Amino acid sequence: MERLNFHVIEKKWQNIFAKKKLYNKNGKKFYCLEMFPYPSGKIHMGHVRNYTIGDVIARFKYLKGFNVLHPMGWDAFGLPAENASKLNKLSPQDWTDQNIKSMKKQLKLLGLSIDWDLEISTCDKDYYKYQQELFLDFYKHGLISRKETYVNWDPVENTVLANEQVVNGRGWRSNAIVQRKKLSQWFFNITKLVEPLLNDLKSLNGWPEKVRLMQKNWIGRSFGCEILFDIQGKKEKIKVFTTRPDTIFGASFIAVSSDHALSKDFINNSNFQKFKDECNKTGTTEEALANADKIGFNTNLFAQHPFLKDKKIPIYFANFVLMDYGTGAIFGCPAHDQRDFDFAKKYNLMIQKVVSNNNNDDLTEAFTGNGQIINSKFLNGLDIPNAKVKIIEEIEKLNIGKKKVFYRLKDWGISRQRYWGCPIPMIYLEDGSVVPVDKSELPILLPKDVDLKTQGNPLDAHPKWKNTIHKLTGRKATRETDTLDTFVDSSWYFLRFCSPNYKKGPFNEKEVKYWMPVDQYIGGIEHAILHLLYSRFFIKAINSFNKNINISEPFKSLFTQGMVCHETYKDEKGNWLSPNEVEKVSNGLTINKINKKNVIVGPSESMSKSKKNTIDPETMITKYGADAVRWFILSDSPPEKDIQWSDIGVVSANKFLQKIWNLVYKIKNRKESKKNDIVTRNFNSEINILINKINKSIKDFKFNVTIAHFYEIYNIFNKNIDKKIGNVSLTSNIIKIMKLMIPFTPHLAYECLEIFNCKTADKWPEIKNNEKIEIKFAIQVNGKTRDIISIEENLKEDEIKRIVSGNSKAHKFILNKKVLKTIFVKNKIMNYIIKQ
RNA sequence: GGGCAAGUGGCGGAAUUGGUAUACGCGCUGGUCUUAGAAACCAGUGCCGCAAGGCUUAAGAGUUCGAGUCUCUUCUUGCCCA
Repeated sequence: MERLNFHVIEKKWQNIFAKKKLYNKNGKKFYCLEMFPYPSGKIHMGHVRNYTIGDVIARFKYLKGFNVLHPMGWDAFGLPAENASKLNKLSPQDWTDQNIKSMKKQLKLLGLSIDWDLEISTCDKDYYKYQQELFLDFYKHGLISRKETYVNWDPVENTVLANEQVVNGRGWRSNAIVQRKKLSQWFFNITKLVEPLLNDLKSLNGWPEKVRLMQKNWIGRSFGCEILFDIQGKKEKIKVFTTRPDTIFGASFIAVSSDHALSKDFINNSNFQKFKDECNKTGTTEEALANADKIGFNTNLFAQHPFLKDKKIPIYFANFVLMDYGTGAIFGCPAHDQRDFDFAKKYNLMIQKVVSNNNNDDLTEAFTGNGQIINSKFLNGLDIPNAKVKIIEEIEKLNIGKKKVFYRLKDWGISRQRYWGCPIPMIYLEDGSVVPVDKSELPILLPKDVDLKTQGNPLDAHPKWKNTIHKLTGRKATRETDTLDTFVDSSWYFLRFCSPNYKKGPFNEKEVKYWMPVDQYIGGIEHAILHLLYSRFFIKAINSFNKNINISEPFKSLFTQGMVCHETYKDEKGNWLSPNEVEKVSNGLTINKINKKNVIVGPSESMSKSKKNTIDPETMITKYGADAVRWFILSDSPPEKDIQWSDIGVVSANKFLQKIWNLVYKIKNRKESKKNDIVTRNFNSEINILINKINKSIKDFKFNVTIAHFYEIYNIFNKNIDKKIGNVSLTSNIIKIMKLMIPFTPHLAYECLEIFNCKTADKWPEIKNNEKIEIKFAIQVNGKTRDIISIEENLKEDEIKRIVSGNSKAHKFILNKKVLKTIFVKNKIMNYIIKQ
């Protein structure tokens, strides 16, 4: 038996891969991109999965003759670098550089086909210089504005927190109660492009339906109208937004947010203040609002119904109406909205049905389905869509409101009070005016001599950096000390990859025109909304002022891979234990390796440092080889689903690759055998069927199925190697199989091809379909399979019938029975319908 | 609360999209080899049955010559909703 020394061959081929690129100058372009990593210092299994999938696609396309761009870079700005440098005295720059170096080394161990000449890092001045340039372009074209908004302010950290950094109303790190603070911030005007962002989703056929739907819901287009209601005894009116104006005749109350302008009359009312505090506890997510107890505060004011003269509608403050959604006021139609229904039940308000649900019973819950409008004067008899059109016409005619399209999507706040990010190229003059920095002054470099231990933003505490001169007028100025959200960095990196060393701007238009859009983008589902939406916005924004680009979407196809999971372990005190601290013992129990005590085995969850259920890829690669790790991570589950990491799985992957290695040697050293044409033909035919299946499963991203086919192929070789087949046939077939394995286990496959002295290793094998193929064919009687026969492909119905009546297990089921008819499906089934 | 998926052996999962259900792998059982174990190799492995055969894709109904796949009802699980 030949022992496979994967350490030797992997090192050998990685040196070759380092110089070898995937360019086929004459081929069609193919841009294969995986989401670039944050340089945390070590790769994790999620990276292994992501980049292995990408590598399979890139290598496959290359072997098929495409001109493949397969770059890699680093999403290198962000808070962890600042936190780390406070702990270990390394500057964020040095910490990041160090991490990049070690992660790059680890990635190379995987044998990826990356063109490292294209490497970029977002914290590199040569990258963020052009980001600042893009910022100025966006600013010039009205795509950036400065607005006051409420932010989550952490009073201990002295910084703004993102929503996901607020846990139960407290800062995730400081644990301080987060304050709502009004702050002036920079925004990308993403809402200016909301229509194309929504409409172009339809064209993204290569995206998972799920992601398109998530983006659509995030954008949240709703069409309805605004209606002005008179308030009795007051001059001001209430402007209400509704998506259901068709239910206006069922309105039985008006609910406004506790932040609504009306609240100023209640400022000194302590009961109202108590109510308002209660509202703030409710939370603002849709889920929280839907599930919360609906509570209200009666204003004792009444609004005039616009179409029913004698109908007066009570006005309440309510906890389920938010000021920053719509106009902060709604009219409640309890019969047809569940929240309104709950509210009406609580405060004994009228529940008037205006859409028929075809029965006369009292409603026990809101009816939100379609139906005929009733009890609504001129709307009666219409269905909902038509009633909507009609009522809006009437409202506009009376001049008490207008049709309105509302979006859930808000502008993108990009200011961060942090050091380790891209400086925003804007300055403030002494008169308070804000002006852009001149392009010739870029890049605005981050200063190196900062004190990260200061409270708040270190740039703000750095007068030498902060104070500057306005180049145009020579006047004194101060720099913007906020830096850009790191999502900005990742919104255009795929453009920079097309010409990473270009010095005249963010990208070389010619190169971008050639390579873009990304043909296949691969990454985690967690970026389904923000990163992908922001990148789409960037492309559309650039497109709006640079007519030379003419690309409307950045990513033609998207694949979102599942997470890598592992069981979790806890000791009796509830402390997490890592997989290498525990041991499975024979009686099915799991024990602590050190103290031999029982361990509580928790559910399998996505690998995370906090639960200590991570497996280190480098250890696995050293132990079992990169090819085995790649093979396992692709083999056990469909790529879009979560996968369970299993050490046994990698061990068996390694064993299988060893078997392949032995098979190759066996064939190489095989003594020539007598040839039997039928055996040879069947062997070739079985292999060819599987090669076709492999091609299909790769195209469908079903790599677990591809791998199952490789196992089948091995079994076929193993079954036939001692039979009467010529060495030529075995050799030519194993060479084909090794070529097919290149995308999956590149080191092993190239090594085997070298053993056979194959000169066409980089060409995907195409099979000729002119040989007759044996197939399995099912004989059914009344829909039940009674026999499976082997036949030549494309046999006709009467030929099958002859076989069945001659020599088939199915024959006895139709013997002496009246056959009413037969159903024949070529190459699949024949079904005899008989009288019972 | 709403939206979207999905439920197939002991486990991970296949099934050419309405045409052979349980491919392939793991695990398990038996065997060969070995002092023994590991490894390797061979055979078996959905359930009932000696067999012929019958049953089986969360549960129930429907459409069809034929349903894991389509339709309806119910149950369960997962994901998303700044």
